[in-house]
Amino acid sequence: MQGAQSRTALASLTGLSHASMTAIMSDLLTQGLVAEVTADRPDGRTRGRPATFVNFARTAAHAALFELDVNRARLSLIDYGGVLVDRIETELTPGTFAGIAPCQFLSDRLDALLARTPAARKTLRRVAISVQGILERDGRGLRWSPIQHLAGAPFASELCDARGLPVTLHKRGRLLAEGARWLDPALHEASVATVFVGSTVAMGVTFRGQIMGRGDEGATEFGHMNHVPNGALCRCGMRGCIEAYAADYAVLRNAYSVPETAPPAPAVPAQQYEMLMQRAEAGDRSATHAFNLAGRAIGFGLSRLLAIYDPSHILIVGPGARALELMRPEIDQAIKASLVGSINGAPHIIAHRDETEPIFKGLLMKTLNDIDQVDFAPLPNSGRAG
Amino acid sequence: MQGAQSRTALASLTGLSHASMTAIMSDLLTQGLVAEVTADRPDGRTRGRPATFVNFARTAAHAALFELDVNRARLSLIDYGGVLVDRIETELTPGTFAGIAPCQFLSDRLDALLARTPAARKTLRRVAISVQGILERDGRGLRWSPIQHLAGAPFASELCDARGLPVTLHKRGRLLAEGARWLDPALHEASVATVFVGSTVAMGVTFRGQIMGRGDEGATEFGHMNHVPNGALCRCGMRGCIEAYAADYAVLRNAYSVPETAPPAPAVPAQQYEMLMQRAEAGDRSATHAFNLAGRAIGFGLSRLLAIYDPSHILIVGPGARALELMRPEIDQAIKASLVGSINGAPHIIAHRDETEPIFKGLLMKTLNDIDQVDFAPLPNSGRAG
DNA sequence: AGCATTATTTTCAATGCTCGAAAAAAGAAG
DNA sequence: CTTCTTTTTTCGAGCATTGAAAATAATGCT
Repeated sequence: MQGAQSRTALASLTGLSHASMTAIMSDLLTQGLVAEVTADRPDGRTRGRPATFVNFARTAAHAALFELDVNRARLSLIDYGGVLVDRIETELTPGTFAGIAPCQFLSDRLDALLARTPAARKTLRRVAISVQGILERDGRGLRWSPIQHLAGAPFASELCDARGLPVTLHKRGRLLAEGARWLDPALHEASVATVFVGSTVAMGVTFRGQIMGRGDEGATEFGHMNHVPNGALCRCGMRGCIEAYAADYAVLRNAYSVPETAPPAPAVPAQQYEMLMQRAEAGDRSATHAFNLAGRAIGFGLSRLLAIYDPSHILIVGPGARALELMRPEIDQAIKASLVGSINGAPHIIAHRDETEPIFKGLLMKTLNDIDQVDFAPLPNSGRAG
Repeated sequence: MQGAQSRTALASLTGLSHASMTAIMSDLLTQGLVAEVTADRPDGRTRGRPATFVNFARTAAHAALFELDVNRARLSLIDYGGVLVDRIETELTPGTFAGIAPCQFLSDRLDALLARTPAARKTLRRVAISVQGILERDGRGLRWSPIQHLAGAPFASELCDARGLPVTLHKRGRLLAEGARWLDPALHEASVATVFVGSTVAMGVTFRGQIMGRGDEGATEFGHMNHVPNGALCRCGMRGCIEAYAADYAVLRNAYSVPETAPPAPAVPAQQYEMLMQRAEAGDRSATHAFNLAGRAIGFGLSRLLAIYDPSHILIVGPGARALELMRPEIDQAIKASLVGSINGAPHIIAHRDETEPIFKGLLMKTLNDIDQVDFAPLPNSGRAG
């Protein structure tokens, strides 16, 4: 569902009858969850009774969305209509969470945000946090994360207790999958593997438009799937992970012939990675070699993925998406060398450079859905289905 | 659901009220789909009104189930109660389907079966076939199969046309998953990967007790997941597949130091495989080496699987299940070397030697379900849920 | 202005599934 | 023969949903 819709449109969209739609909307109107929009339609008038559009009542609820990245924290305030109200960004360094407890850090940001929009304080319903790493099974914290000093303390439940609000952790890979569905209508009902290539390598998957599981499922540890036994040293401490060949630090390491057992660089500046791509595009041997190795790792990873799960589309996002063409020959070759790839053919591989958009969209849609499903639970079905 | 149940038991099992259960059962009784069972209860009488048990009416429908294997074809006649009525077995050789078209072969078996139970002819509702290989997307035939000369012709739809019955193909790996759920109640709601190790290597997966997808999905091509790029020659024609290290022919090849690029043996006698295991258990170097290679291939395959999908249980079935202890050190080591394996811990790995039982059970339950869902479609919910 | 046309929205009675409570049924225990 | 216990059925009510008809609110034409 997108924006304001007439009752008739909603009826045909949901498959319900007009009668039901009237009843449901009347319910939701009295509960203040939706509002009639009397916006003047800019398009030429048509015959017939004009439609009255309804939309989610923006002030019915608010949510705070954190996106925690290796080098940046972004906090967004959104309303029940899915509109971005305000946003705060903070730089992160590897030492940030050594100096301040994650819970405190998040709580401070939240106060700063609410100070700028005091009206949202009353209707703030939940806090959702996008993180990288492996979640605790109970969702209260992280077992491991590439963000230094973030794993360990159950900061989600601490923040929950401190603020009296539901706080949920969301694995970035899963949000990628969720967001990809919403950003491209063609992917909404498809089986899509969305791969992030950048400072890490992550993947979220959808299956016929559905995301499996509740917690961090739907995300995979694709980046830490083994590529070569006992191979290159990965940021996670294991050896031979795909990430250890395809993440930015790995390409850098290989381009400069640093031994693959050397510890990964904590962070690679965007310009440096960009420069490597340009050198590779210009034909520089060591750079192309590094991207070939990256493509080979991703290619064999995808070929192994295909043996288990056969998506119709593969979406590459993140800084590495720009290097897709550099890696594509190796990717294609690896897929072609597998039974499924050679029989079913390779899936469509699409590059979409910006990864923040799908992550934010995914976090937003997931959180709005949680508000509908959990906070407004015993109500007739609202659900932003589509 | 298992066997005859009282209405009260069904009510609490399904969560419906007694009133609804009475109504539903009365519907199903008049439609002849269930029958009241007046069997004398062998257990000691208790106080209160005695329960009247209801069960599926066995004569309401019949189904013919084919299990096509590399060296054997088995045809079973089952009734709506899930009871095995009759069974015919036929040896297969690599040349069988060169001599007779698959459709004709199946039709002949079916005639032989129905000749012995003519009463079933009228109530025969569908034919279900368990196959190995990769199905056509439309489910009419196979794109590729380890069973010689089976791929190519759309024999499922040919048989459907010839007999005027719905004929469905089911990938063996998927049935393994379905069957494993039903055979062990502990696995019924779990996430299970069921791995067949024998003449091939196959895998079916369930996710929280659900099997994904409609057609051949839920099955994987685990056996043809790449293990080593450009590695050992597999029966599928590709190189480096897990199967090319872990199937019986691969262990044989490695135990006798045949080059791994040598063409796979078309079939390995059970005794020969058994003898290899005994030699390995006795400490024979070349035999243990071969099983180590097999364990390593399966172990890295599982470790790569874990990066995408994290089952609570892994079930090993088939002839290779007996060799699990020979392979387990390498399997454990490979899993321990992966991030997910080391953080979440290795899943429970269980060996269950007989694979025909879960395959048959899976085929049976799936087919009964199809009869409920498709043939008896516009009825109130029957569904053998549980 | 008045009437026909058109599309949206609401009203209304009916359907179908479900439930809780009460009643009926069928035997065991005393 | 009565009391007790458990299963099963009956009954009336609740609820979401529906199709058809009515009401509504505009435009287009004479």
